[in-house]
Amino acid sequence: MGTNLAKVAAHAGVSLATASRVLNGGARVVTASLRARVLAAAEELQYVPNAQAQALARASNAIVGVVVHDMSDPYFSEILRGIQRVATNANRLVITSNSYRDPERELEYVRLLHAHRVDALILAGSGLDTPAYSQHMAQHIAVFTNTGGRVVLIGRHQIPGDTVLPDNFGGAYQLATYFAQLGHRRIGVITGPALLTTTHDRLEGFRSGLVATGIVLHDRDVVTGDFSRDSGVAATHQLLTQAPDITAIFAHNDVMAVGALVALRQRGITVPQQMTVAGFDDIPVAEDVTPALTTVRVPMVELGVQAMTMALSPATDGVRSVSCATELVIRASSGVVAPRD
Amino acid sequence: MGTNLAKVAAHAGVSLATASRVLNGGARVVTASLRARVLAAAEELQYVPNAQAQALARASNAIVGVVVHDMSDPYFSEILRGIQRVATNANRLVITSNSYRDPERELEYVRLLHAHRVDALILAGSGLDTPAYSQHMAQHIAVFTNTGGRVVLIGRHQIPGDTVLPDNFGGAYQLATYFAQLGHRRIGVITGPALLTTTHDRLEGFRSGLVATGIVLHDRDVVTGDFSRDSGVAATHQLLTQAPDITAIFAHNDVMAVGALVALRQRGITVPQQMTVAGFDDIPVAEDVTPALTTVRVPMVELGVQAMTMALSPATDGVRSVSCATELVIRASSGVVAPRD
DNA sequence: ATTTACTTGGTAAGCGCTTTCCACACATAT
DNA sequence: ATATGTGTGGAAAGCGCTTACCAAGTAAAT
Repeated sequence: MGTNLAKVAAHAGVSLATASRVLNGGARVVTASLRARVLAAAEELQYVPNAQAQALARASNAIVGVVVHDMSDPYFSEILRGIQRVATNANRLVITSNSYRDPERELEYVRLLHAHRVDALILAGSGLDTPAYSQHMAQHIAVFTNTGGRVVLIGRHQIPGDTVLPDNFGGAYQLATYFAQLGHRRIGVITGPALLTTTHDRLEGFRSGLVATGIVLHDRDVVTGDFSRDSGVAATHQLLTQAPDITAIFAHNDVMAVGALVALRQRGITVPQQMTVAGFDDIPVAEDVTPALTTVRVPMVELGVQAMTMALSPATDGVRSVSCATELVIRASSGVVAPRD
Repeated sequence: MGTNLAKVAAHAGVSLATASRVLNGGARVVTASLRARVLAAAEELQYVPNAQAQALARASNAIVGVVVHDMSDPYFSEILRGIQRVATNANRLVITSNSYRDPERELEYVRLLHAHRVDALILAGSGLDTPAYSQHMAQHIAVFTNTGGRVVLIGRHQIPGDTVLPDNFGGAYQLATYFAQLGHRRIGVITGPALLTTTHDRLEGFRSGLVATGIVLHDRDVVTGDFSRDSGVAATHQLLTQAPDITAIFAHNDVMAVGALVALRQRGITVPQQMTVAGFDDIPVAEDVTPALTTVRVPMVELGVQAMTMALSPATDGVRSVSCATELVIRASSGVVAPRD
């Protein structure tokens, strides 16, 4: 049924080798007349090469595998945009899979992608920080690397490999300084999932920033979310209940910050007059919500670009690491602390 | 370097065939002792099967290709979420690519995906409606289908194949009726790109709805956008300039509607008091912007689920088509027409 | 005219796997 | 005792392609 190279060759009256050389082998020269015959035959038979077979014969297949937490999440979809941009230019196909932060599933995908012999693997979305998981993953990664695979991590610390990571600590630190400067003393924090390195860094950066100005972050002012909008809503209500005297809220990502705005609106608390709110990432809608969200910009597209670029560059001896600066973006959702009633 | 089946077989002291049967062939039974030996060898050698080779030998490879306009766009990322959900359950890998609505690029990807012998192809995002393009694409699709490939289109009309499409016409019609009922007589429309079937359907549905209540849609009240937030902003300004007496705006998708809200805020026009705004799709943020957006809900995840389900089901004789109902969602951005000053 | 050196097309050996036969052993039936 | 069947392992033929390697033809050099 399917046309293959052999049929094209036969149709053109040349050998398999010649047909292959005309259609793919860039190196060898083929006489113009034969070349034309092959091209014509391929055209006529509507030949589409079998990339699987090519990959098998060559041992390299121009596919890069990417595992993200959830590509519907704007954070990851921006990263993917960066990855795709570079991939397209380099004529690489990208296989994307969502781990939904399930370690099992993530391992499964890495295995599957490895099975498909992707040239490189990009793991985005900080991984769980448990030793058991990290070790297991590191082991998988190792066998992949040993067979010539390239691996790039975005925002991971625990797994060896080339890394590109945003300065979560610094950004959170900056935000803390800014909050302190506005006069806030009691601040609520909505974190990401407990075991993520991202959560850890954003929390510690913020805490350090506060400490530097003599403010302590109380445990009861910190609640855990899961980076989703709904968890932002829930966490805000919880915060307002257990720590009613906070004057500002820092959500570990913009999506949850949007949830916080929703919750505050439900309670009739005005932003920024009665409550300051800030997020993290600077996703596209951050400036379109009301009030526009103060946040820490993470160059998400750039993260993806850097990662893909590293993934395509040949392996180096040591482990490379690229850091991407983050930047405080002040918008309407933050303001000086409200005078006590 | 890489461990392959041959090495595993040798290590276990069995033949290639036996090793293959233990690790993959579900049909044949292998004695427990041999089976154990093979499994142990595979484990020890950290064997990861080569999916390319398997696909070549079998002729089916558990990969589905998807071409969307831009997966950063919430509309498509929701569709992808639905696709992924089904794919994961069916143990299929998904290769996603962005066409950015460039016909050339789209054709290129279809070809590439075909080359990789994906089992099925899902084309999401309505295609350009030019005959030349449609014909070219249809031809590509045909050779893919002839070699056993499955094709599912989401929201396309011009290309033959199984289709799942949202009721764009009906939703827009409903919205028009609602607008008329609120008392709006002069309405501005921000459309999607001119040649898309989606744009056509949403525009005609809306127009029909208005006509049914005796309202005509003037050409100068219709401006073209490109589904992006910024084009929504620009189009709104243009609309306000060339048709200052409109009392409502219908943007062809929520993203542009958000842009409209931004533009109106810039001009100090209140929504919904001075201007009613509605979008289309009901993307997640629609209810989080201020005011919450009135829109027509498109079951995006469902679209993806249906498409993937069709893609995985065996081909049928004729062309199947699934229609997904859309639903008017009334929120705060729409209201009765403002009294004239 | 003969040797040397390129060109350029073809032959065939894989790439890593699946799967059809085949062969063998053992159990059951005659 | 032979004939028949049944389960199980192995040999080998591909799947569609790339790419050494070889052979022949042609051009350049002696």
